[in-house]
Amino acid sequence: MKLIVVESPAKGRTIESFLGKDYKVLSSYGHIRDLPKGKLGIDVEKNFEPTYVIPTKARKHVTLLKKESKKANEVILATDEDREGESISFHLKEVLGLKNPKRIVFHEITKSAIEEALQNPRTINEQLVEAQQARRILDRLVGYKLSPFLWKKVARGLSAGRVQSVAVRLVADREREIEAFKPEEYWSLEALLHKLNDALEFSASLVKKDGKAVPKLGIKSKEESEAILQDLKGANWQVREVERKETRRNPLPPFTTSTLQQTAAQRLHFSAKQTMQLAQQLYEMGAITYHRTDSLNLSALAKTSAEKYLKENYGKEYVFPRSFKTRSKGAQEAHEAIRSTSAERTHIKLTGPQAKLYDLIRGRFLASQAAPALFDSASIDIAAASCIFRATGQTLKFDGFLKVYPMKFEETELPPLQKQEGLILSKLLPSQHFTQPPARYTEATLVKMLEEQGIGRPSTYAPTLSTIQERGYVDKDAQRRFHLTELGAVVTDLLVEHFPDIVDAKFTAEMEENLDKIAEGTKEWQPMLKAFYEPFAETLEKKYEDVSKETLVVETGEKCPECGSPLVVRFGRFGKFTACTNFPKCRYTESLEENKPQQLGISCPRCGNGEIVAKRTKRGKIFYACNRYPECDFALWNKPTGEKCEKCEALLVEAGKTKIKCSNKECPSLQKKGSSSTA
DNA sequence: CAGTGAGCGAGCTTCCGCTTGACTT
Repeated sequence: MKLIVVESPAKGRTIESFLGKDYKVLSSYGHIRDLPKGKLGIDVEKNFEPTYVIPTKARKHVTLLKKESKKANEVILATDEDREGESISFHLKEVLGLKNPKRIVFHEITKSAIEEALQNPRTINEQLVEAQQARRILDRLVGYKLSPFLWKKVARGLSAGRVQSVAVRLVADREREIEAFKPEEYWSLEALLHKLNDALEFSASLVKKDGKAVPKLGIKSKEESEAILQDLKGANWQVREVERKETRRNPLPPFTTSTLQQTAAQRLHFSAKQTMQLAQQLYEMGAITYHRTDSLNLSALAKTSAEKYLKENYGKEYVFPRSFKTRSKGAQEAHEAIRSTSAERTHIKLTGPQAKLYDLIRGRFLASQAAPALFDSASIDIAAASCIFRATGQTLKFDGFLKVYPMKFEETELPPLQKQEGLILSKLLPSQHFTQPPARYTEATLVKMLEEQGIGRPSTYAPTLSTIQERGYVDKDAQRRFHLTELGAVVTDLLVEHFPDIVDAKFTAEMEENLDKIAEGTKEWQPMLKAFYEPFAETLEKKYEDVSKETLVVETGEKCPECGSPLVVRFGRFGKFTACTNFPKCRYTESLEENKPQQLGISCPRCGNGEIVAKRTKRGKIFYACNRYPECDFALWNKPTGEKCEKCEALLVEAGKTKIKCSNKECPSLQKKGSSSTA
């Protein structure tokens, strides 16, 4: 028996189905060894020697792998073809005590690709393993050295890292751009026109004045706009230029993790986490290819199946085979792009959300091999006095890929127009506009930005978004846009001021360059780490001394009502609060207005004297409690409606968006339904 | 399911990237 080890069990099952009884395929479930969680695990004095442990989660997989590898007469390591995959193979070799394991790689999961890979085994690439190790150690050093600094200087439980700190910084920078933004006034001018004996009105907008182009912000005030209107009084309107041509719109490439997360957010309002969970389910069913990828490659088999499907269902004019080059920085391309495993729609029963995501993935895959959409476009220049107006029209001529992957576009029809033709003006429409501040990041746009900058990997985009929210650095509003919190601002300012290099996208870019050199063999990993760590450790030591918690204190100009000493705003574990400078003699504090518990106007059912207020836990979760705490400890998770249960008199609370239930768990009204569950 | 800061000191928090379950609410 020959044992093949891959990273993912779903992949293992597929491969096993291609091979005969001689082969057994097992999965490592990702990395099997890592630095210990509870301590640094790196001897910085001894050439950065790492200590590796088998995490508890990996233990049972390792046990099985050990058992089966002993039985096997050959072990073949088939982990992904990238830094991390090579490292997994290396650790498998070490842990399983393999002498000369065969190492194979393939980019697509087809019978022929696997057979070919088995014919061409190689050995483990030690340099690639070293590059991974350098990456791992660097991230550990940054994360496990900077986080404790934040615990000391700001608040316990905080974290910093090469990826998450840059993500927060992007939000912080945007927040400042928005704060600093000053809207600018500008005007546009539109003309509604029609032909002499034709009621069809069309609009044209001002593009030139006195032979010069009018840019977007070219008209700055109402006065300027009115001067143009004056100029146009009684003018003759005449067609000056007619340009008609066919334009094409090409389909987008198939999905990668990043573009799938972005598109599912835009079209389906899924969070990155939801998208990945659904994609995982589809992957395990065999409905789609692997969902953590930065590759745009499609297997030859996949391409021909898409071509065949398009031809048979829509006709040969809908077929347009293409390949796509991966543009993203630092892409490792161990997998294919994300696509449906079949061009035909799957027969597997899918849940609503699964089906929506699946249809999106399949549509985009088919579209990538489909013909461009064709439009009849027209651009008409119209002269009036010293102005040129332009009307543009577009009508769909051939839908092409839009058949399988609909996209929004505007259609505007223009009447047939001839050069020199005179036109009649129905109306001039000047309108005032203001420039808009840059848009806040959403999950989708932040992931896009991270990918463009080469920060993070497909497997970490969604977890990174969760981390920066869990730490309380950023918040999401009702439109799912990110806002920087006070804490996020304080931590980012601190890091940017004292560790500017590390919270910069360039840090990752440089790291990647160095890792590539290590992988090529033109650089050694220990000197690379030393070059980073020595100055870093020195700075860190200095900053522990220099940076005082007091730098975060802000004067208020007010006096303490109890002892008359000045009051200051401090930054504590739970955000900002006002405190007396005479501490610890005077312990006077007050909450800032923005943090004050919000009253709901409902009296406390337990003590009768208190009022119910909305509060936040340490983790930031909202709950509803009596304002006389700690004398009265009445509290609820769900928001009370203010009404009382008919049967037991307890408060009714909201349960989900529209449902209402009784807050008393023993209330008879709940007993029938059994325990209520939330989706 | 709060009540923040100082300092004492024990014991704790934390990274990124690879992969899926296994807990209850």
